[in-house]
Amino acid sequence: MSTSPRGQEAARTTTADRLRAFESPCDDCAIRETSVCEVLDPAQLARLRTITTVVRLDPHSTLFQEGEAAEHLSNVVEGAVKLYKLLPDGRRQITGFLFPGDFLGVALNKTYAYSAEAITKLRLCRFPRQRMENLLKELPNLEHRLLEMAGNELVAAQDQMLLLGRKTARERLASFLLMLARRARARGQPENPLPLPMSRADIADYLGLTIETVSRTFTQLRKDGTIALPEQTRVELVNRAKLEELAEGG
Amino acid sequence: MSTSPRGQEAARTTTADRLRAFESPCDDCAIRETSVCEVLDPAQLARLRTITTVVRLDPHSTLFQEGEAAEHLSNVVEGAVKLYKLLPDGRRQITGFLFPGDFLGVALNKTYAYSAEAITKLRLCRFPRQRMENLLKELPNLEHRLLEMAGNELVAAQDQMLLLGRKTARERLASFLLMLARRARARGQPENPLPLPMSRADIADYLGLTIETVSRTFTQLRKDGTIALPEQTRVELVNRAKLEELAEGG
DNA sequence: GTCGTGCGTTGACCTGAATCAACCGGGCCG
DNA sequence: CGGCCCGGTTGATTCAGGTCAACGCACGAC
Repeated sequence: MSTSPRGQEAARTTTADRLRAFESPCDDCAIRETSVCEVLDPAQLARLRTITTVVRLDPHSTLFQEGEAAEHLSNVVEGAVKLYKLLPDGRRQITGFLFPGDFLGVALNKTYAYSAEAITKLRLCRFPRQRMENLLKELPNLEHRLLEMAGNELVAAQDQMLLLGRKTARERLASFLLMLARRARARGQPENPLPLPMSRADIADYLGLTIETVSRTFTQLRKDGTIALPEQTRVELVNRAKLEELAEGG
Repeated sequence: MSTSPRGQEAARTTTADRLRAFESPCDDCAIRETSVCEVLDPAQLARLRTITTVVRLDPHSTLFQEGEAAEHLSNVVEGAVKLYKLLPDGRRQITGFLFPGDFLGVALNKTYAYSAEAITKLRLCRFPRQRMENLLKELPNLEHRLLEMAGNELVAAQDQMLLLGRKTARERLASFLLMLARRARARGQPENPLPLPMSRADIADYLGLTIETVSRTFTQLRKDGTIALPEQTRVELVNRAKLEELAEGG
């Protein structure tokens, strides 16, 4: 809830970063096939690489804050990010979580509409926004891909509005777990048991609930036999049909 | 809340429609300067016009329903539209309202992610999705404009998540009125007193509240002297500073 | 080891908004 | 003209989830 200290300065780019980008070319990038990059041919990828900086960040470091001029766009390579908006009195709404392959900044706005913070250790490919926009003029397939990704984000945003406006706590948590599982599967990661890299507070602020309600609802689903919680940061989806039913308002 | 009867069949395109598109060319279109079309030069506009059908719909007619194959994209020329998602048990979340100049379907998805219904009498410019997508390949500035509009929609969606997840009823209503006023001004329409073309039920389903709570909150703001309600379908923003403060969580 | 700290859970109680119900007024139809 | 229907308002009551408070446990510092 409170402002987090910057674990690492996100804006600075060292020569070492640039070298790293050079050292580890996209060829053996784990997320190439699921990220923006998938539509680029080798020559185009090389073009993109010329404006790319690989950035590593520690957990809790702030990538940027709502309202700042949008200097960079990023592609998440490894780790998890949360995006959030704050009200002046500190109330917080997390508007999204990003995982490997997700793109940060499809909107291409001039200022950031939300703050972004690393949840885990992070590896990003970062692009200066202006240079990226110039590049888009030459690579229409890249622009097309961004539009496609923006469309997917819009669909997800509408689902989230339905969740926040009309679902009960149980339904919210069920929807959340299934969404995480679906996304883990999409990037070929273990989905059951499902890792929960974010804290209960993050889950609460994403679902429009309090920490206590999230905790109680986890307990309730566990007692139901719908899920199991071998550890705090891992859920086993025991009865997935039940979860699906709950998520759709059953 | 219940399924509305189709006031008029939306999918059928008559020769008269096509003629109308021809008769009333874009030159004297009131919304040309604020819609997608603003980026097109006359030759490009002519290209777009070849795939355009002007459609008129009655209030309450369904444009399409969530899950259907997305056959068309539309540009709202006149009137108001609501977009919504339903849960199987009938709970409804309105995800957006569209007014003249707004574009329906920036996401370019293959199936509609929500249902759309006319609130008032409606005039639309409608484009077959597939032909539009082909055209985008030739008109990169049009595609760029769509990406820009998608970005704006994403920002609005994130604001709405903050509203639904974290604001009180008063704050929601204040935010809603200011949003409508801002948009009315942006298209050069009267913003004070502000017309409310949608019903209390629509407002409730947009704000994640019940009809009763919306009504009570209107009354409360009226008794406060923050707004006045000369008619049910019109609000006067008496104390706009107070509204702004409320909307930001004051 | 033990102390402190941060995160999560649980319990008791409270409250903002939902629910249930009555009512009001305008428009439409017979 | 009267009756009815529909949208909106208002009142009484309920309840899901919030708030406040205690506690447990893992982990790191020393």
